[in-house]
Amino acid sequence: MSKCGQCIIKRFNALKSLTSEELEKFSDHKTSLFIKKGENLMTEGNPINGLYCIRDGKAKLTKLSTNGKEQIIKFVKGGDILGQRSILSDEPVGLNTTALEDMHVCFIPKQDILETIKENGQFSLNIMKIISHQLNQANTMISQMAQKPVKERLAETLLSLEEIFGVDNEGCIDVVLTREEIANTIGTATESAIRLLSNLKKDGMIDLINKKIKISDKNGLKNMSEGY
Amino acid sequence: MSKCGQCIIKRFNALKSLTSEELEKFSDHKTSLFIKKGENLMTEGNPINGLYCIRDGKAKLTKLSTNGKEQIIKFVKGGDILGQRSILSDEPVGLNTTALEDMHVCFIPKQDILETIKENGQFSLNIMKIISHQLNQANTMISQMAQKPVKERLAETLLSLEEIFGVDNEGCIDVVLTREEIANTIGTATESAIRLLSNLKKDGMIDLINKKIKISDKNGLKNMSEGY
DNA sequence: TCATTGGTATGACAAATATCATTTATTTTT
DNA sequence: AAAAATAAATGATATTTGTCATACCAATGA
Repeated sequence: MSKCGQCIIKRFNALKSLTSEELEKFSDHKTSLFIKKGENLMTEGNPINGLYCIRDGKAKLTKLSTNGKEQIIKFVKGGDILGQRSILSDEPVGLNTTALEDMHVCFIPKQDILETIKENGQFSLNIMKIISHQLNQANTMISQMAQKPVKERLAETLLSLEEIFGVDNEGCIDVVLTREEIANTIGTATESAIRLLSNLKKDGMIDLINKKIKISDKNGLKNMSEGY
Repeated sequence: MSKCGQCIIKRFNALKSLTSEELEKFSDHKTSLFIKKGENLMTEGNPINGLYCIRDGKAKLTKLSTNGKEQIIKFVKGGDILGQRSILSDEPVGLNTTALEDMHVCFIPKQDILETIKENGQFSLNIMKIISHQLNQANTMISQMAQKPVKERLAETLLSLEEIFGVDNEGCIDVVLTREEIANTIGTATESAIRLLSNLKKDGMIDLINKKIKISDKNGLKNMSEGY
């Protein structure tokens, strides 16, 4: 199995502050997982005993609301780490993680993480930074969900999807989502999401190419996301 | 000025894991503040150079959305600490903190906090736990805002206000909020909040006594918050 | 005491969004 | 290739929610 020390991914996340001894320890104890599209890596309410580091692939983090609808809270991709919140607060997993495409993931046992947090102040701070940043994003999202109409939330979401996943060589947002998933991200009915996407296309803001979306008028979308 | 070592408040929050030397340091460097009802303790977008520990009083944490409306994200009270997220992520303050009644607050400089985080692993972990827990709550709130209709969000909010602030000797939720503030919590128009409160009263779920709200049918509200 | 102000309440109406029904495309299976 | 299943699209309609207008009430200060 490959070594954490060699892994490119670690340069982009909290693991970059680890010493070579710590990386050695992680390498020795880690396990590798392959998650097929549609499968769950973590499930809401379950306990967790380690940290996941995504090597490649994309996933949605969701919550099941009391009425049975799925709400997408966040998207993740290669380089992101998962499970830190749950490990630290010693609470069950809060969100389902479902692969949007095949994923390669590494698992590092909780014990190693907690030890390292106690010993390596910089690593500890990096983890805190990640969670703090996520909290800030979540607060912003609360405000947007509560205050913005669906059309603005859709515009906002498309822009942020492009931020997260980038574009492919045709300029399309590099992720494939169903209309239902888009609806579940912005918190609306699937039909409403479909209608609004059609409108955006008619207005020349976006193009729909195969299963992907291409933003053709970023400024227009930005204005729309702010209510103009 | 009083000593942190003697302060009752610290027993209830992350500061409880501090050594007596650390408390001594905090005491020496801390300053006390008095915030009048309606005044801001922290303002969105501003930098922050320390941690606030609420001795007594209540506050709302809000965000101004692009359309100019205020969204209440969270309520805080005596014992809660503020500013940790911003200090740790080294980002500006994310939320306005506005006093709902007169407050006494202590301020501890950033430097002391960061030093202590590096030296005291348990304190560090406690802070992480707080932020992790807040992140989990925020994610839940995103889902509720996105998926639940206004009526259910109102029921939910009333229950959670009672959880946070408890009840006074008449059984009323022990905080005074305007209808506008309630509306800004659940993300609706003030008139809608007023109407729904009137309905709840008519249905015998709540009582409106002076400026306060008394929950008279907690089970009913709970069912309503879940869509039954 | 009266007048002013800010918060609360309510009706009438408009706009946004959800739901249901149906059709058309697309993908998957046989 | 045909059939079946799933996803996307669209119309008609119902429901929810927001907006505007107005009235009412209670606290505050001249």
